[in-house]
Amino acid sequence: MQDERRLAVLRAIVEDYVSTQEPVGSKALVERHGLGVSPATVRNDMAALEEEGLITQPHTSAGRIPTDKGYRLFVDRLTTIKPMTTAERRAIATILDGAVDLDDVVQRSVRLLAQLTHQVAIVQYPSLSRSTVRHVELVLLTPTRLLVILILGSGRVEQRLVDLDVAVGDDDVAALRGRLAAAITGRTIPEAAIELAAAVPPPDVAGVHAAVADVLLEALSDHRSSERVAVGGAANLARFGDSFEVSVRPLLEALEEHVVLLKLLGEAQGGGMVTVRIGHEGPYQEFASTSVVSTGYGPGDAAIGNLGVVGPTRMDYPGTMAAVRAVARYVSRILDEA
Amino acid sequence: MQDERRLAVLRAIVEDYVSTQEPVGSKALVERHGLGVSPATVRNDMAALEEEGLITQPHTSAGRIPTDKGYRLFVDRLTTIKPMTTAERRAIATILDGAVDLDDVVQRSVRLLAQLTHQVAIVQYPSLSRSTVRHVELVLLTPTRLLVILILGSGRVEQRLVDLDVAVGDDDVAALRGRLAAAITGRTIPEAAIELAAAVPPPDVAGVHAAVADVLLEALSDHRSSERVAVGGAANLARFGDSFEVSVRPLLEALEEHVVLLKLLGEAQGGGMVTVRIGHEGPYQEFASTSVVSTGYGPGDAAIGNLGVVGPTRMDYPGTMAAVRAVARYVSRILDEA
DNA sequence: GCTTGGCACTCCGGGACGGCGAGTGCCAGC
DNA sequence: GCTGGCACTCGCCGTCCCGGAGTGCCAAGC
Repeated sequence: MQDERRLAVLRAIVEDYVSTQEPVGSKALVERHGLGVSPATVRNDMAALEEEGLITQPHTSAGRIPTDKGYRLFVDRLTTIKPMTTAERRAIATILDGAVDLDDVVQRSVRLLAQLTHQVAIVQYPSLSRSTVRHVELVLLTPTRLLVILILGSGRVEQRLVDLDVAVGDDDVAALRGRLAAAITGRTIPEAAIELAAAVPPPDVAGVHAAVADVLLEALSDHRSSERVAVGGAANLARFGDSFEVSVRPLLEALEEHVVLLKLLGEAQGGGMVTVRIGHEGPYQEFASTSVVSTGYGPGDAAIGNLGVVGPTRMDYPGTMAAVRAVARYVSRILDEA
Repeated sequence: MQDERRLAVLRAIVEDYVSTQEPVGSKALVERHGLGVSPATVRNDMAALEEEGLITQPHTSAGRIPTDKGYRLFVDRLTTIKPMTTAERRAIATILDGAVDLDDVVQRSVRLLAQLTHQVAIVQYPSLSRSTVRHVELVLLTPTRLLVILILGSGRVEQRLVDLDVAVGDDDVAALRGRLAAAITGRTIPEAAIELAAAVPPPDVAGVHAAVADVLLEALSDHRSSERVAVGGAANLARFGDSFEVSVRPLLEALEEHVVLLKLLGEAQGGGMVTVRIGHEGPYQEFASTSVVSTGYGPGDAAIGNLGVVGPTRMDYPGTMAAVRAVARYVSRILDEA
């Protein structure tokens, strides 16, 4: 009974604080929400909530603000992802349906997500290691320089330059192309790499074969070169009312470190689950006052990439989660069609 | 005589203000620079300089700061681009020589430039319209979907998806590939587009021919899709001691508007000239307190792209210009070799 | 046993005030 | 034309003070 009201108080505190960005006091609380009790009662509840570590006060005789733990409880038990309006759904569909290729899908998604959430959006390109090879093409630029072009099932096109030790001719390339295509088309990249390593090449083009296999292996294993991300909405960092140096700056720096961003997004999760990482729960202490809302996307339940937003812990979780989920769904649908 | 000293005073004011970021007074000026005259004399000179609109004071009884006009005079007549140290040159060479392909060159350049100047760096990819076609490749993804891959002399690889009205077979594609290659290899894209438009295709693949020609035309004419830029060093925006909202925010927003960035970089200029756009001289009023230092790069005197930095008007122009010029030279050299 | 009104207490924020220091403009003298 | 001197202007900063919002606690009431 009282427990229920306490949770209602917590919810009210979170909602008020998110919208006003100011510590919320007992009186304002009963006025803005119809709690049906007096401020004094709310104060007692607040004391209990503070005892449990769910809220805190910045300084004596100020209102309360939620702690990370408080947000966590709020997200887990006190709220549901609020569905998007049909107008919003339609807008998302319209914008994303206009995309002409994968690059375009990613660019539009990241912009859209930033606009919907008013936060910094991050979209990972479909992971190389989870995509199948749809087509492989070799282009001989010079006798010792080969361009390998991989076209993946997700629509992603990846190119790599290979410098060869020996000069090769067009015939060699044609032969290699045929053998490559037979070996790896339709397979995932990890499978393809194994296949290639196992294949015994004709001695005359062994060097080329090995070089190309190396490139594929590297494309798979080297996170820096194989996992790409797009970022958008950096201007929304201004919404951090917080101090520039402590909050905005590290984030601004991280936005150029794609490895960091990938780590922030976390591991892809299938099943349409939206992951919320609140403040200190994340892997970096510098981001103690930022939360990450992310989810996987991809055909069916198999996530082939992640997308999400990063913003202040003080954010509108239900709305943000809804936007992230909605965009991920539409992206999945589009990739499915392609 | 007095004129000379006045200019020396202006130079001293610019240098001091750039390094301290605070209005500089007459007394500090004679102390830090060996001007050989008394503060009172300097004050007279300052009054004259202010009369000419070269310096101004934020409020009565504060020191002076340079105006845009003052910076302009400083850049044009009071300073020379200070050459990089050999250590710096070596560092630039080492970093850029490690690049494996054009993307890598651009990424490294933008990072390098941001680090050298401690400002926001912008590097434009080699302009499509000024590059020659080295190779063209067609890949039939589905019977009605064709991937056109252009490899340009600059090393840039561009891909476009073409949706066809009619289904085509491998033979058609092979034929088209041959004709395309003959028609456009070695030509610039504008030339290639003209050539394609003029060519009379065999009637059976006329539709495909037209579609591909359209894509090439669009690649040339549509700035948004054909001109790409890379941005780096956004974290250096923190160096704007200025107010966040008025200076940093619009820039942060612009960094995602590549069209705006291209306009900021300006038209490519050959001949190794470094262009400096100071404050209000630029095309956007929002950037009244930012300057752009840019230059063209490319083999010989023919600029095929621009690069530069954008920062507060209060910046170290000689050093920044030197860094921009040095990076442009090395990028040009690398593109020349490739 | 909760809930409530009352009350004293704390502390932040903002405005007023004043001294300090940096810097200027002007003037008379060299 | 340069210089030293001098009065003046202001921004900056620390202090002080007050109002207001909010709290914690307690005693009374349902």
